[in-house]
Amino acid sequence: MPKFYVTTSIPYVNARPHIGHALEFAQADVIARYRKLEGYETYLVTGTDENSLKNVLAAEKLGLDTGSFCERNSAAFRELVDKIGLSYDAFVRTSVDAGHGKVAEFLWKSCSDRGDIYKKKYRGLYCVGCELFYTEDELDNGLCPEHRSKPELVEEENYFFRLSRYQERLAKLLESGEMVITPASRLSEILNFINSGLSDFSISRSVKRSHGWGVPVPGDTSQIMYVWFDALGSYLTGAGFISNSGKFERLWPADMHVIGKGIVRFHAVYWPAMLLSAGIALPKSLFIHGYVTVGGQKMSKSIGNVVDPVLELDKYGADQLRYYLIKEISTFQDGDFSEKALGEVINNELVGNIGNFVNRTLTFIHSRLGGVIEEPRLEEGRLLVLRINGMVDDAKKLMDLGHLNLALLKVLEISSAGNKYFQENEPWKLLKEDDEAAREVLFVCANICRTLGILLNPFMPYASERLLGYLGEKPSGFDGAKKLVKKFEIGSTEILFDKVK
RNA sequence: AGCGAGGUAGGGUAGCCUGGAGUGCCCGCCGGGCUCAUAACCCGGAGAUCGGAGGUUCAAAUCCUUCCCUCGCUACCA
Repeated sequence: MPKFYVTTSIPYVNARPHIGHALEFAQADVIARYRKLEGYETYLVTGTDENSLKNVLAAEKLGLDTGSFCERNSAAFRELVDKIGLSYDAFVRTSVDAGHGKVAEFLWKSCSDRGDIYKKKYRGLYCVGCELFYTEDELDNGLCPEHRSKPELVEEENYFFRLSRYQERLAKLLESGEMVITPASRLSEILNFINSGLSDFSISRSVKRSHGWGVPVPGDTSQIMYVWFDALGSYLTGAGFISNSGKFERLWPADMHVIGKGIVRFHAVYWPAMLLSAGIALPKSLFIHGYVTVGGQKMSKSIGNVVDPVLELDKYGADQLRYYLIKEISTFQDGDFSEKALGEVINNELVGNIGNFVNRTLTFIHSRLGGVIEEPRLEEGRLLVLRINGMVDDAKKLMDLGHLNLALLKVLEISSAGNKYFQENEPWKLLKEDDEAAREVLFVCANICRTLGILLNPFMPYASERLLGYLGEKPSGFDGAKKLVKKFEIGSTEILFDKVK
């Protein structure tokens, strides 16, 4: 059985999850569930990035110790992934997972042994209030944007990674497709960046500046690892690196990292360079999504338009929110979220189109045909079946290309075709004159319901399970959705989606 | 400033790579039909100089040039 190891990025826990995190979880999960249906042994890793100075500062503000602050906020992310139905196999918490520090340490040592880590004096503009370094661009008239104070020029020794050494190899492996970047537009972006020249980057902070929070640099008690070796290493930790070599052998390299557009550089440049240095195989692909705007604006605390996905999940349901995020937001571009649009999509597409087709088909068979439908002689229905099968092929192709939104649109098209067929053939009338003809219509519709149940499985796993359960069927690969099942026994059923008032 | 992404009917989106009648989808609007179904569904219709201007071509939303507008990133944002 081929394997498919996919990761989400691990979010910082210095704030609560927002709807954008939900988008990434939904996308990663749809991909994982699809691969699983297609026969892959899938493994999905998510988690939280907790070893950052921001967390220390945020905790201090709230008068908490950093550990409990991380605990609390990590729990909020775990609540989100659980409620949205993310089918994760491991949830890595970088500040508490016993094996994680060892992974980061091993990665560091491997790069160090290769001669890619060195100590250098670092000079920067440091704001004492923020306890952060700023670049000149980030300053407002030379002042800290937060504290309106003049930052001091601070000099400190840090460890650096020799990224410059990997410029050519990185360009080559991205150009050759050894590491695939989807969508391709991001590839040119990254190649431009690489070809404009790579500088070595800082990979540690003094214990003092990091408040002692994080993974210590091996062999130097005065330094703490900065985010890179720590957070990116979580992809190795989740796969059992060091802690479970059998599992790691099986899972690594990662087949896909699902990430947002803001962290492409770190995943397409820093990360592969670190792995090249450490002699570890590279991930096979990056899947890069856009961001969610709310009411047409970027989410921000100052605007006060940050959407809490857990509230939406509680109010509307996991399938519903997943459907909205996948279909309404273009997979590789930015898209907008609004509760109004969510309600409209639920009523018009889930209730009105898919739910209605399933419901009218199943209740008709149950109440008018005694709940049993068997394969009749197929006349015109055969043509529709062929057309639907073509759409299944289309959906599969779109899934393989990563166009999740278009694939879901295709599924909706199948449901529409079913509704249209039902309406045009008027089985409620046929039943009075030609029982056999009515049965043909319902037989085809029941099979379309099964097709929908399978195709919807990655997107809306809960509704899919219920629908397939009504039909006495199980999820399968997309090709299996083209099969005609000869006989269905339909009992009493309930509606799949509730209308939003 | 550099790099990137977008600009397709009132709104949203697909199509663009691999040119072939503005082709499709969702919402909204207008009209009709139907009644199996969560008063839903089905059909029909109005509505677009495919951001502007050039160019290549028998043919351009699609390729090229240029300009305008919006957004993102520019070294720890999902």
